[in-house]
Amino acid sequence: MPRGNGLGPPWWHGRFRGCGYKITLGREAILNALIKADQHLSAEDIYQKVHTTYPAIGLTTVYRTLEILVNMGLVFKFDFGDGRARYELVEGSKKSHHHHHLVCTNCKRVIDYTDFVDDEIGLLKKTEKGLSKKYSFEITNHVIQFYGLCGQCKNTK
Amino acid sequence: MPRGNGLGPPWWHGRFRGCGYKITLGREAILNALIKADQHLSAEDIYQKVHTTYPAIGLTTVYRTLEILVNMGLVFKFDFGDGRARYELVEGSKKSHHHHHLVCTNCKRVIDYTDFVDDEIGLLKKTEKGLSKKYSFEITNHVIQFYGLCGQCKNTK
DNA sequence: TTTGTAAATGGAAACCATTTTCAATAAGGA
DNA sequence: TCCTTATTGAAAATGGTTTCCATTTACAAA
Ligand SMILES: [Mn+2]
Ligand SMILES: [Mn+2]
Ligand SMILES: [Zn+2]
Ligand SMILES: [Zn+2]
Repeated sequence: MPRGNGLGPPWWHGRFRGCGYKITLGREAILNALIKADQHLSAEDIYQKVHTTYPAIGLTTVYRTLEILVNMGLVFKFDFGDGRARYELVEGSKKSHHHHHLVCTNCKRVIDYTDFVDDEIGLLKKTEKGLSKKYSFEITNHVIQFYGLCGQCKNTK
Repeated sequence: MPRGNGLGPPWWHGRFRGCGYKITLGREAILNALIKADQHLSAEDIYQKVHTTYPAIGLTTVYRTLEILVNMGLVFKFDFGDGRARYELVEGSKKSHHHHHLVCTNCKRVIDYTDFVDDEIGLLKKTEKGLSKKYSFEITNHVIQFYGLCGQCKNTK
């Protein structure tokens, strides 16, 4: 559950300053857009949303801020294969939990799912251990995505 | 094991014609580049290779042919996060088996691995069944990739 | 073999998400 | 309030991929 429900300063200010970054209106607005979002936003999506309440924002700043957030580990960056990156607040920053994605190759819809995630985590742990030993490869991240047709697109075909 | 070891026409000619495509020198050269390759090639990589034996080739044709091959299911298209797509002959077209990838985020090296693939397949089957039922999502493809530091880059840090 | 026709081709231009450049601005410690 | 330096936005650059279009080619039919 996020703190800062209208009372003190937003929960991420401390972490932001701790990394030596300044708090600016643009960054504030971008974070809020990500916090309010219930979907996976592109840089352009975020730019549009922020632009309505803070017209001075530049797309460049959106890209730069997102890069910082990704490097700080506050935001995930995804590639769903449509040529533009998508951004999503990391679990713990929101109500969300660890999840993976179903991507419809037809309508580009993306479904979050948490089913079987425990099983997946178990396998991943085991795999990571084995692979890091065999290839002395240090795994820091993983991607699991399913591609196919969503219910609606399946029926339309 | 691929057929056509110097005797009849290449194994993929039939499938190609079956889809209504014509056999051309360019397509022949591109397929051969993929067959001979032991790594994951970008469009530019393929263009360079083909260009040495068939200078008339155009990069455009490489892209067009790759798209056909991907749609026909003869070639996989991957995104390892470095801004350019990589292509790899599908299992069965070569000696290769079903495998997944370890991607070094530092040197961009990609390691094929088959370890734990059986376990993974088991989980995937289960997951696919559950997800297709719950979300009526028809899964046609999946991506499992691990990101991190390869042995060499780990030591250099 | 010759011919007809649609498919295929290459080069140049367009596309488009993202990055770089740079002069102006603003955050925040002193 | 003042100073320093990070941050910013606009415009230009970048670079992989796609589109355009006039020319060439594969190959089936004659
Ligand atoms: Mn998600
Ligand atoms: Mn591979
Ligand atoms: Zn769909
Ligand atoms: Zn490496």
